[in-house]
Amino acid sequence: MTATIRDRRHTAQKEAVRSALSAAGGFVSAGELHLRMSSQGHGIGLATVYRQLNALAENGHADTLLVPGGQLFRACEPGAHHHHLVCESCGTAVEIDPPDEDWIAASADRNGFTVTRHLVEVFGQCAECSEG
Amino acid sequence: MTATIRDRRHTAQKEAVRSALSAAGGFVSAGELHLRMSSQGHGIGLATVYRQLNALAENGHADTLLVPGGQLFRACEPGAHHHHLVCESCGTAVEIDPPDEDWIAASADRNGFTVTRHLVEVFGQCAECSEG
DNA sequence: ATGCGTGCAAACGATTTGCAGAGAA
DNA sequence: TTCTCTGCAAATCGTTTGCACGCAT
Repeated sequence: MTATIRDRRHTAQKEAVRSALSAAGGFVSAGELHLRMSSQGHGIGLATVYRQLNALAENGHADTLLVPGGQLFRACEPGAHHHHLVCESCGTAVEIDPPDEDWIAASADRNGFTVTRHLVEVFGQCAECSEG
Repeated sequence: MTATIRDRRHTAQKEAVRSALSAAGGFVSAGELHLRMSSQGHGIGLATVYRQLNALAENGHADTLLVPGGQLFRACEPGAHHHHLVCESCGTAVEIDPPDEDWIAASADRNGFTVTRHLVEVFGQCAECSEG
């Protein structure tokens, strides 16, 4: 039984998570976000961070990325297309232009697939991290 | 201390895992592979399945896909490019033609990124699953 | 007053690892 | 013989959930 948040009530924690996620700038894990919030005085529970993060992801206000070791979250605009350039060193993520969606559709057609979603992630080092 | 397999010794279990993975055809979880092997009489340990699967992935003989719920493995040729069309119903995966790699390089350049790897996964329903 | 969201701790499920024994080289 | 791989069980680790209480509505 998934105990998802119904998102009917406005709470301090919800705002705190939302703003902390935006402030993070890139992809962060739930645990790390909780850590940052805690060290800034917010006495929020880890479970609540998870619940709010999942709620944000469901509502389209955050997108997620699965990596070995867990799930990462990042603030985003609802409806945004999830194509990123992710820095493996600092976690910064940059939205990139829509790729050749026609190519995807064509490949799917050719194989008799009906596409429901697609994901493109490009990993590397951002300008700052590749210096020095 | 990661206790990775050094892959110096030829064992029955190694062969068993390799062939079971090939036989699976699509992406399978370690647990499911272990289950299939067990029900076919192979008395192999789950830990060994994990160890061999990870070894295969490291050597490039298997590629992996992270999904909510765990990691999936699939047999592949070393050096293969990891672009798939994955059926969300039956797990079948089809290799798709290389995408517009130039587009990726261009986007990266534009943002000052150095690309180390990229990942493209397209999810949907395969022909069989979308019928009836 | 009503009942949703929170916090804590316990529960979970996937994956990893310590250790002693089996088997390949 | 020597040293790697296996198997089992226990340990990890990220994440989810049960429950009682506080607070938004």
